[in-house]
Amino acid sequence: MTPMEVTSSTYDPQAVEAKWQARWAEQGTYQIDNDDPRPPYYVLCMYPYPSGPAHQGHVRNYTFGDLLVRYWTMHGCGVLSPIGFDSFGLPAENAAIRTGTHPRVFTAARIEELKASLRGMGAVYDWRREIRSHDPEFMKWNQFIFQRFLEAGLAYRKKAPVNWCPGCQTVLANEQVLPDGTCDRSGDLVVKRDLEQWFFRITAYADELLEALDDLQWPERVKTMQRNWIGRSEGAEFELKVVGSGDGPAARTIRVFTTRPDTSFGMTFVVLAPEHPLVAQITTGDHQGEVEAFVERVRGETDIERQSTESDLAKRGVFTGAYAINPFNGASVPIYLADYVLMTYGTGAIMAVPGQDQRDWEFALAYNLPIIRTVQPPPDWTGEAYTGDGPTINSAWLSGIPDVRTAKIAAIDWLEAQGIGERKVNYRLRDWLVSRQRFWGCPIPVVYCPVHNIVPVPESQLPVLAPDDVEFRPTGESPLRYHAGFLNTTCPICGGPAERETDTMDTFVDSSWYFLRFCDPWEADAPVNPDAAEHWMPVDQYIGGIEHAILHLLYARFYTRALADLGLVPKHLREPFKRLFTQGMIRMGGSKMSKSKGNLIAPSKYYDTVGADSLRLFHLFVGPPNEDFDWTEQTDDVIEGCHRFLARVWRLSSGTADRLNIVDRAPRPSDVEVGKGAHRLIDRVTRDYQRWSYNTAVAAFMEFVNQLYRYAQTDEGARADTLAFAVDTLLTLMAPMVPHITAELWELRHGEGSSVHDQAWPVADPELLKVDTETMVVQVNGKVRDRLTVAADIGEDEAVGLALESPKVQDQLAGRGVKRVIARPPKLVNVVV
RNA sequence: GCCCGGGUGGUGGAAUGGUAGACACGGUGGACUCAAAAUCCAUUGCUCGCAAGGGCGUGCGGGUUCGAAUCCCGCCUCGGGCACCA
Repeated sequence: MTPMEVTSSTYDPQAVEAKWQARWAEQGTYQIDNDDPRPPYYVLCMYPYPSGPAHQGHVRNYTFGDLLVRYWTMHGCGVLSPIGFDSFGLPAENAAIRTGTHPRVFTAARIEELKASLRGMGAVYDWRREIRSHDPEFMKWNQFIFQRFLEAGLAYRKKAPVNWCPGCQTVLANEQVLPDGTCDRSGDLVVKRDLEQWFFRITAYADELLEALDDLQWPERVKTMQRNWIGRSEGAEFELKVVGSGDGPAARTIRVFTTRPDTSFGMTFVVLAPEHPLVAQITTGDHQGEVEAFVERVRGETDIERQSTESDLAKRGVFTGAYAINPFNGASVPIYLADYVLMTYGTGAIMAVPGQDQRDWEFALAYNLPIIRTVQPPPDWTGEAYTGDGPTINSAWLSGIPDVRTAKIAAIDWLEAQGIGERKVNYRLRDWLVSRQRFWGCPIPVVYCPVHNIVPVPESQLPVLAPDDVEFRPTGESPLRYHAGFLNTTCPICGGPAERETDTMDTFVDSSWYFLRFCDPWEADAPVNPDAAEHWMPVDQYIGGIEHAILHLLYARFYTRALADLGLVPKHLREPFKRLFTQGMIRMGGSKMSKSKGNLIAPSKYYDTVGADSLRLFHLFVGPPNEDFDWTEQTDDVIEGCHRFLARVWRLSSGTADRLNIVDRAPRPSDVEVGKGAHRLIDRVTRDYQRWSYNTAVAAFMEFVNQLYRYAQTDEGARADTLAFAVDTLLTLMAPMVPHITAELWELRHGEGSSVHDQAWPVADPELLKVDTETMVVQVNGKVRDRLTVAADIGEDEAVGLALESPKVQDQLAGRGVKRVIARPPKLVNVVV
């Protein structure tokens, strides 16, 4: 069949898109079974929080995902393409407080809206595998995993400060606290409250999580952010005796952590965190009042006040009256307290070396303490503390070592030999606080028995579900707290009266393993079917926003390792996401497009006019997918342009374009050229797909279509078979990007039952990629002076000869001798004079 | 302060040491039309010139190279991450 014989009305995106969306859904085209014989490929977009209809960020994200599902299917893979909804979270609960609607009802409505707009963009999924975080089945396994963590010591409970917003009367997640320490909703200053909280011991995996980053095919930017977050620092920990606290084992000692043990001879004071347990014991009588007042004041400060660099250093510390002995030189140094020393990092105590640390320098100036340099600064040094490399000085036996690295090793060796210290690695990473004082989350499945303390709810009683008859009030505590029927229970061990935990888990817990459940969401006996995980995991391509670079992506890596170590997924599965792609944000008026900012542009507007394919094409064409995009007044024009292009493809492929001159004949040079053009297109576009350069692939399609129009509208005309091949190649290559229009045109050209999405990805014939002639650039001293058309296999001598004969080159050479000629045939000759 | 990215026409962006500005949007001129829309064609970095043809151009200043948007050094600037972490 040639395009000439196809008749079709004009491009009607709504009709075409409705038809194919219905067909993919009815035929389950992209459902996949776990025993599918094709090579497995797992494509996953971060499952969305259901906030209502999709916004442009979703469209962009799910366009990339859908494109890959279709692309890998055409490469002969059995592609797993699941989707679900991150359906727990604060907005649904706030809506409940506002309107009285149950979060489940509210959420269900939002999910339906989001589903409809995802279907409307033509994204295909195995909907049988859909997971929603609030599904009782998913909650059951979520709670099951919590209890395995509890058994393994990976979940534990301790008192910790949480973020409390006085305006909202509620506890906030860290993510909801803005960098300036205010609530992202009310703008109130967030304060700390001490509460008993559940934690996951992610720090047990700190080292592994850090080291394994090196081998991941992730954006460097994301890896760097995770490295910063984990924050490994190497150094030494050692003890200092407190002066006057006796000798031998009875002596009080202070342990300090330092990354610069080589500078220990320069220690002129010691600083403890105000919360340090030794404070009360070492403070001398004459300083007691001052110290107690200081500790009391710091306790009342918010984190923001405490970590502010603005405030006056002279008010941030206090002398305890006590002294410690520097083990390196036996010197007595005063012990201070300062609010900037944190009990949560290292040992909560530091040795201060003002000569090599700027903050210590400033503190020393404020309190009139001595400064000793132990590293020789360069001769031109004019700064204060010197943190660079150099030879050790003023350090007795450690003096004269030429560099810091060697000096550190010598210092640590000495500490270890003395038995008072050792090499030590510290991390900035803290354990993951998972308790949330919220209703719309997964309940933490434990009860508190006066006799047996913390008792896990038996597996047979899982999932622990929240009751529906609760009252939503802005009290800052979960409504579960006031529901006697839920709160009061019996101890699973002794049967005596007990109370349930009323906190729920952070919603990041749900997203830490949902991708494992997708492998076999029907598994009834375990959270994850190990065989299915073996088959599909790790995710071959994960796609999502850069905003999840740290939290979600770090938690998911921790979970995968923990589940592997607990035997719940295959032992060797350490990393969940083999390749990660982080798409850029869509901004409008300088800020991220989001519902809360009220600057959403709904995709449905475009579905109803230019169609989903045009909108998808726009998102692919507008720029590199990893870069941010600014949505402006001009954006609609670009979307319109994408639609014009698709309409042009329609008219060409359906044979309805004006002035088409299609003939039957033996191939002529113009036909051969178009045939080669199709092969060059295959080559170029395939490479673009592989390097995520969709904007240049779309440009290649546009160029090719322009070429085909010129070819088919001349008097010489287009050879029917050649044009048919060119158009079919074009439709095949475009299919992953614009699935509806290509499917429709393919069916129009090849008859009912033939699908472009079932075609194998075309392969370019290397013979046909060769060209006969090239444009050779002739430069004089690196400046372009002429362009010559030469044979592609031109030799160096001939190329140089042609270049020197060029009149334009001759003009430039006038009177000047040629010093040298660089020839890179057939592309370039550079004449140096 | 430390660590990552960026900076190219009026606009979005191409160009992985070798023709700067592909492709598109917008603009200008034209064809078709009673007219408009749609469609099609031409043109469009800046600048000097009637033209032919020059000159200048990838944030700024240096360097490496026959040749630099691309590599190196030093700045400026925008965006992001971490930030009293010892």
